[in-house]
Amino acid sequence: MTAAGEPEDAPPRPARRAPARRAAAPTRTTMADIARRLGISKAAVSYALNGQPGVAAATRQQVLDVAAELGWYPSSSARALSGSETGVVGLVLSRPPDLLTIETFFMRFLAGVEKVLAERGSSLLLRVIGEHPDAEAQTYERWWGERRIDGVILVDERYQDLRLPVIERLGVPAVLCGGPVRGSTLPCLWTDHAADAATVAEHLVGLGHRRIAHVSGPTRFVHERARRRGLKRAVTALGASLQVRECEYTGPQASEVTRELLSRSDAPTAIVFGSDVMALAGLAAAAERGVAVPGRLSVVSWDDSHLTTLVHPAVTALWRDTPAYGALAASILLDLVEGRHRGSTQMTPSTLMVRETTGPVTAGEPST
Amino acid sequence: MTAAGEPEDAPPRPARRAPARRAAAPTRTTMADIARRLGISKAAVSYALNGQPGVAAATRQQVLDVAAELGWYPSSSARALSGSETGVVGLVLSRPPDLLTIETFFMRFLAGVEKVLAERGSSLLLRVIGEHPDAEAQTYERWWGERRIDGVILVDERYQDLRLPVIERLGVPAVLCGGPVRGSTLPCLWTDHAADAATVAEHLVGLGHRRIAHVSGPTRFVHERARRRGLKRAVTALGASLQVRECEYTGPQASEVTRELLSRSDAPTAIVFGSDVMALAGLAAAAERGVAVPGRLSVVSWDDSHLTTLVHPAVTALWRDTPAYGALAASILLDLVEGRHRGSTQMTPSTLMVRETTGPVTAGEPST
DNA sequence: TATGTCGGCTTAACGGGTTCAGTACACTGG
DNA sequence: CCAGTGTACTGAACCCGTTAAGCCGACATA
Repeated sequence: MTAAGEPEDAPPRPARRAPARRAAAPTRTTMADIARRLGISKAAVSYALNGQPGVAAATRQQVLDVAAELGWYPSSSARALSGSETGVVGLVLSRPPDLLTIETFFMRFLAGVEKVLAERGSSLLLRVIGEHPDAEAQTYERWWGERRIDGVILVDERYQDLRLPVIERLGVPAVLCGGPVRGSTLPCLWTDHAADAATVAEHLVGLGHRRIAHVSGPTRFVHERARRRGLKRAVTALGASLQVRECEYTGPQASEVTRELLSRSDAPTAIVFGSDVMALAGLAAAAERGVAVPGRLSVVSWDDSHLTTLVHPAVTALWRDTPAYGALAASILLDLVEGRHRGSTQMTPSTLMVRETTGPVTAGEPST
Repeated sequence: MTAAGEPEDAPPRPARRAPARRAAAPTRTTMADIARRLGISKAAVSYALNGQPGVAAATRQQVLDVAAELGWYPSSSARALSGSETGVVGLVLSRPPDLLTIETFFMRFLAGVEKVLAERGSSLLLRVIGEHPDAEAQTYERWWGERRIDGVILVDERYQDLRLPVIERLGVPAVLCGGPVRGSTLPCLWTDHAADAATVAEHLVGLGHRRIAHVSGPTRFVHERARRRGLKRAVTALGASLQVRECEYTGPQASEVTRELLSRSDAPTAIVFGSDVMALAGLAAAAERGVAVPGRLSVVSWDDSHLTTLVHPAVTALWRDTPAYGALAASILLDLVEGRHRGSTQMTPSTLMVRETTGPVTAGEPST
C-alpha cells in the first residue's frame, strides 16, 4: 500500500534493519533532536550552533545548553557532505619504513603539525608507505576524490617530483616543504641551505680544518643537492677543500663511507654528515678505528635531535626548530584552505650548536 | 567574533567561517554523473559498483568502465552518512611531545599499524597531545561523536586508566595494547614481561653479575611495573640482588640516575635500562666517568631499535618486532569493527640481542 | 491461460547537516 | 495607516551514497 492507506501521521518505523555494527550503538543525538526538544526548526539550531546571525541570543543559548546536555557533536560526514570542509589534512610519508624508525625528524615535524591542527580544530590523516612517489600521488588523488581531506602537506621534495602535477591537476590545496618550484603556484616553505652551509664551513675552517668531507644523503632529494652545493661553495671560498660522498640515510652505509674516508691518505680532518643518525654511525666507525674525536676528527651533523646530546662526546649539530617547521607548514595549509594564500615562506636559518665533536686539529697533520 | 554565548561551555567545534571556495574546484564526479551518462538510475550504479546482485553483467561492466573513465571515487562522507563505516581508525599519542621526538618506539609501531590499515583500505587519524589522559579520552569521544572513526587503538596502558570507562560507555570498538584489564571486555594485546625479565636476568647472572640495577621508566605505566616486578623476581630467584630506580624516559634523567648508581659503594656491575634512549644516556654517563663497558659495567636496554647498533659499543637489547606489534593491534581492531571479536592475544616473547655492552665482570670487584 | 518466480532496473526515502528563499511579526518613520 | 526595514524563525532543497520496496517483462510451471 502506498500513501493510500491513511497511515497515522508519524507511524513509528518498525525496526529497519539494525546496523548492528557498533557495539552498543545508542542512536547518537542529532540537530533534529535538539530542534524537537526546543520546538524550533533544524535550521534555527544550525544557525545557533554555528554562530550565524538570525537567532535571538536567548534561543541561541538554549540551543547551546541543550546541545551540551545531550552531548551533541556535529557529524563530520554530514558537514562534509554539505560542501563545507572536512577538517582533515592529509600527509603521506614515503620513505623506506625502517628509515622512519631511526630518523626522528618526522616525528618532530609531526608534533608541530599536530599542534597547529589541534589548535585550529583539524586532524591529521596519515599514511606511511615505502618510497613510491607515484603511490603517494595516488593516495592524495584517492583521499581528495573521496573528499576525505581539505589539503595536503608535501614533504621530501624530489627532482622531477611526480606529485606536483597530480596535486595541481586535482586542485588540492597543498603546501610544499621545499621549493620554490618553477612553474608552480604552490605555496612553499623553504630553507636557505646555502646560509646553513656557510655557518658550518666557517666554523670548521675557523678551527683550522682544511680537508673537509661531506657525507650527504641521497641526491634525489632536492635539499641534499642544495646543501651539497652550498657547502662546496662555502668551503672552497674559505680556501679549504671538500670531498663529497653520498649514501642512504642508514647507519651501516654511513659507517662504511666513514671508514673509507678515514683510510685514505688524504683523510679529512672534519666530516659533515647529512643527519644525526649518520653522524652517530660515523662516530662509531671512528671509535672502532681508534680515531680520536675531536682530536683527530671533527664531526658535524646537519640535523639536530636529542640523539646528538645523548652520546659521548656530544655531537656538534645544525639545529633548527623542526616542530616549528611542521607547525608553520600546517598553518600555511590551513590558511590556504580558508582562502588565504600566503605565498612562499622562508624558514629562519639553522643555528650551529657547537658541542664536543668539533675542535682544532691537534694530532699530526698528515694522519697516516 | 565567536558566538555571544558563555565562554565556559565551549561549543564542540570552532565556529566555521566563510565557505572558502576551493582553489580551482572542478566539481568532482558523482554516481549521478555515471547514471546520467548511461541513462540508468543511481541505484543501479550503486549496485554495480558495490558488486551487489541486481544488475546485468554487461551493465555492471559499463558502469565500471565509465567510473574509471571519469575518475570516480565514492564520497567517504556520503558513505559514512548512510550508515556504513568510515574506514578510519583513531590513535592518540599522549606523551610529552619532546619525548616522542627521541623515542622511536611509536614510529615503528605506527609503521606496522599503517601497513595493515593500508592493506585493508583504512586510514589512520592521528593526534599527538601532551600527557593528558583525560584529553585523550575527550578526543576519542569527539571523534566518535563526529562519526569520524570506526574504532581506536589504545596505547600506553595506565593504572586507573581514565580512557577505559569512556571507551566502554561510548561503545567504541577498541583494542588495548596492554592488559588484560579486570572487568573489561576490550580485546587486549599483551606482553609477557615476566618472561622477558627472566631472559635478561639469566643472561646477566650467567655472566657472573650479582649486583644488578634496573633504571625503569615511570611506574604510572602498567608495563613498567610489570617489568620491574618480573625482573625483581627473576634476579632474586637466581641469587643476585636488584636495586631499582625510576625516572622519566629522558636522556638527562637517565644519565643522572646512572651517575648516582655508579658512585655508590655498592655500585651495580650491570644496569638494565627501560629503553634504548635511557641506555644510551647511561652509556654516555659511564663514558664520562671512565667506567669501561662492558669491562666494569654491563648495560642492557629493554627495547631495541636501530639506535642500539648505531653506537659503539653496540648495546645488548631485548628485541621485539614492534611493527608486527602495531600490525597485530590494527588487525585485531579491524576485525572487531567488522564484528569479529578476537579476545585477548599475546605477543611473542622478546629476543635478547646480545651485543657488545654485556660481558663478564672483569675489573676489580668492589669498584672504588 | 492463469499464476508464480526471477532478473533487472527504478523510485524514493533516508542520513545529518547547511543554506536559500520565504513568512510572520515588531518596530520605525512619514 | 501603510510602506519600509529588520529580526527571528520555518520549509525545503541539496550534498551523495545506500537500500527497501515496487514495477515490468520473460520464462517456467500447474
